[in-house]
Amino acid sequence: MNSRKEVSEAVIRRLPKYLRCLGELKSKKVLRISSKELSERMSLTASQIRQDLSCFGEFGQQGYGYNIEYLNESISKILGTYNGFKVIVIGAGNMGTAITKSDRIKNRGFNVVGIFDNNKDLIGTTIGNIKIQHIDKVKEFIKSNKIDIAALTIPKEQTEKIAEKMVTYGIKGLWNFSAIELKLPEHIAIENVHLSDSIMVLGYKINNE
Amino acid sequence: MNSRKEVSEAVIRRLPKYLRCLGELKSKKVLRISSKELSERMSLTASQIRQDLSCFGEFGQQGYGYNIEYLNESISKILGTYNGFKVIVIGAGNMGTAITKSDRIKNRGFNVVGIFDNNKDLIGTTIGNIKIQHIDKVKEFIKSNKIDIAALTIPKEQTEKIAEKMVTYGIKGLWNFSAIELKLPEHIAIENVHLSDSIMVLGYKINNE
DNA sequence: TAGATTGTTAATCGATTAACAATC
DNA sequence: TAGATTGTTAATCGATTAACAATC
Repeated sequence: MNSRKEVSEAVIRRLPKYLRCLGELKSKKVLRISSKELSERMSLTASQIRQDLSCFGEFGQQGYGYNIEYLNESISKILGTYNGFKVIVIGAGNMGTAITKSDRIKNRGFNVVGIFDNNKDLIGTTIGNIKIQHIDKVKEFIKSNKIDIAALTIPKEQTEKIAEKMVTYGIKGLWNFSAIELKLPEHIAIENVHLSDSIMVLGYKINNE
Repeated sequence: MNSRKEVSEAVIRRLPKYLRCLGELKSKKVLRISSKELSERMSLTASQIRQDLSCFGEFGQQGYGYNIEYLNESISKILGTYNGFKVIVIGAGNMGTAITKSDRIKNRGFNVVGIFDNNKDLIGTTIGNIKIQHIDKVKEFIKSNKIDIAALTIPKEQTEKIAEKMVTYGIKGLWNFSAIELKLPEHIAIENVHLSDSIMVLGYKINNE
């Protein structure tokens, strides 16, 4: 959509945080906010907020600030929450189940519409109201349902191979929960959630702060 | 331990990635590697690797490179994987279960030794071989078992209150899975895993790359 | 209109990259 | 010893912060 100058990763990763803050304000029926006020709530600088937002357009008004409803909508759009992205989960373990059941993810507009596993005992059982299907069915399912995203919650040994298959089946983005770096064609979006990396960073922080 | 100059967050977050790469090399029985080779494997610059490592000490040798075993050990230490950190999980849902069962996390030296919930139906049942206890027991448990880390996998409405309690009970670090920013005393280490933020970043990438 | 606050340009700060003397 | 490669200092690049004219 907006491909002005290439927005930095740091800016992108702040957008969901803005969204959370704006959501709170909205629920408190606050109508407008200045970059200054917002910066205090979020422990950022006002300058950074204005700079960040200006990557995507002009959302404020001099002398007034930002309309919360409008800014919330705008950032939501940028993050694709109105795209109706369809998600499948590969791997019906605890992580796959957690994602499938997550209201939070659903509320942000990412809809889990299929779950796949290779364990025959699980096939046909349901998570939420979604039936677990055999992984052999995934190719057909992706094509006929125009799936956008695959969440990979499978053992790391299998992840690379499955990821490559997903690409050939036409998936646009991979949400990877295995502790490996996927090397895939440029046009495939990848987002990693490396829990073991995360807890080690916590370990570092405990020792050093 | 090593509190030289204050190492930047970016450097810290690369450490687990180094560790993963070194682990692979180790399993391939490779004994040594130069920053150049390592940089190619990891899609970084050799300069950055040397700069990163130099924040923590001198691990290499001119003309030789880095001993993989030694570097692996050194980074592991920096990340606290030898500290025998004890972890409790608050919330025995799917996320809590996933963490508890994770071999990866255990292999990195973070030991889940207790799980707590407020759902009476769950009390006494086990995950792995750990009994779920009522949350009323958590204070006593933390003190008598010298727990370091609490993983918070509970609904976001309850997270702030529980987090504050954890602090008073003497927890050193919080691994927070709720989509809120915790404001706690400086000396408490916090690491957030915001899955909904993560999938929105993926949504952005799909639209823009 | 006067005050407030934006979007943007310029200045600063920090992180990454390049270069190289030290040394294994 | 000669070649390789480190750790570190200097240069560059990018991100954050400050300043301010534009304008609601």
